[in-house]
Amino acid sequence: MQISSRFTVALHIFTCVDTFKENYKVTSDFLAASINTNPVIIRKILAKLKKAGLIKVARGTGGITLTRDLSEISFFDVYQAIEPLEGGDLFRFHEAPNPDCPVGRNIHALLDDKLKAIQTAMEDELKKYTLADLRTGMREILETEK
Amino acid sequence: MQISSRFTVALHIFTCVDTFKENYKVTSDFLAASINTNPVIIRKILAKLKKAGLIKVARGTGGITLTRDLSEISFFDVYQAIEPLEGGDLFRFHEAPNPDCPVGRNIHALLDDKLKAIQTAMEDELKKYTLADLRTGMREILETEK
DNA sequence: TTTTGCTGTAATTCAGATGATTACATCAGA
DNA sequence: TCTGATGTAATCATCTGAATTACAGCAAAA
Repeated sequence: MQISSRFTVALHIFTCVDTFKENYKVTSDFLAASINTNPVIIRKILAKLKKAGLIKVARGTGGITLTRDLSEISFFDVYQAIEPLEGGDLFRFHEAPNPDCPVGRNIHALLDDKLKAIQTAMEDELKKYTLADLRTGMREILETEK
Repeated sequence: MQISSRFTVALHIFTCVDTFKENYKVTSDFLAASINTNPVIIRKILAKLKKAGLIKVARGTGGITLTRDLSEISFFDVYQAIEPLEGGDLFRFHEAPNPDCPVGRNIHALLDDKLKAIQTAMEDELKKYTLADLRTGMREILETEK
């Protein structure tokens, strides 16, 4: 199964905030227009980012501010804020292997550490990128676009 | 979103086949009992593994045989056989970013390579494990169980 | 103080995926 | 020809993702 587009939407949001915060009032409607989705979807994602302590949202007046430096927020932070994995496990395990079968009662002992290693490899790569990379990357792109 | 339990079920199947093929007739009913699910679920997964060329299934009489050596089938091979990712992308992207927005029309250029790198990190780790690891691992566990 | 524009959130809807199950046609060997 | 398998269609319940409507609450400007 694919990872929900909420993650790329969140990265899109951060890029917009950084790119436009000087010249525009970045509201959920503004973001919804750039991302081409519904403002409520945006607000729900903003609520998760807020709950994770990555941003603050100004009630009433509108506007989004980060709580840390761009370089202090990694893709992994965003991913964790957005995707609440059940038990923190990327791989879903079949619920009830048969304990009366030698393989069934030991399949977790056999697989758990390997699945975890695979998940960790992905998460470690997620930690390599930060929102600062989004800023510099987008600025480069916009520069060459002129 | 979590990765479907079909993947761990498939690994469970391979472990059972290797562990029991000498002393039992390993049918979809047999496997369903060990995994504690429905035989039809098993057959559907077997069909995918067969289509991917990893196994052969004896019609009528029953029985599963691998087409290659255990060490020649990696977790990644199994994963690819089981999980048909749309376009091969682990991360789903929001469908229609606004091309009239500077960020919207460049968000793919900004993110695609990074998302791909993260996916590749996970896939490379999947390639590190093979069914041979399952054999040796399970044999060790069963040895200490005595 | 009232208006305006925004956020927060509940409720609904629709589509698609997952997993379980029944039913049955088909096949191969005893 | 029986028996025990696989192959597969069809159905169902449940869950999740994404979109949408509706409205209460808040803060600042008029």
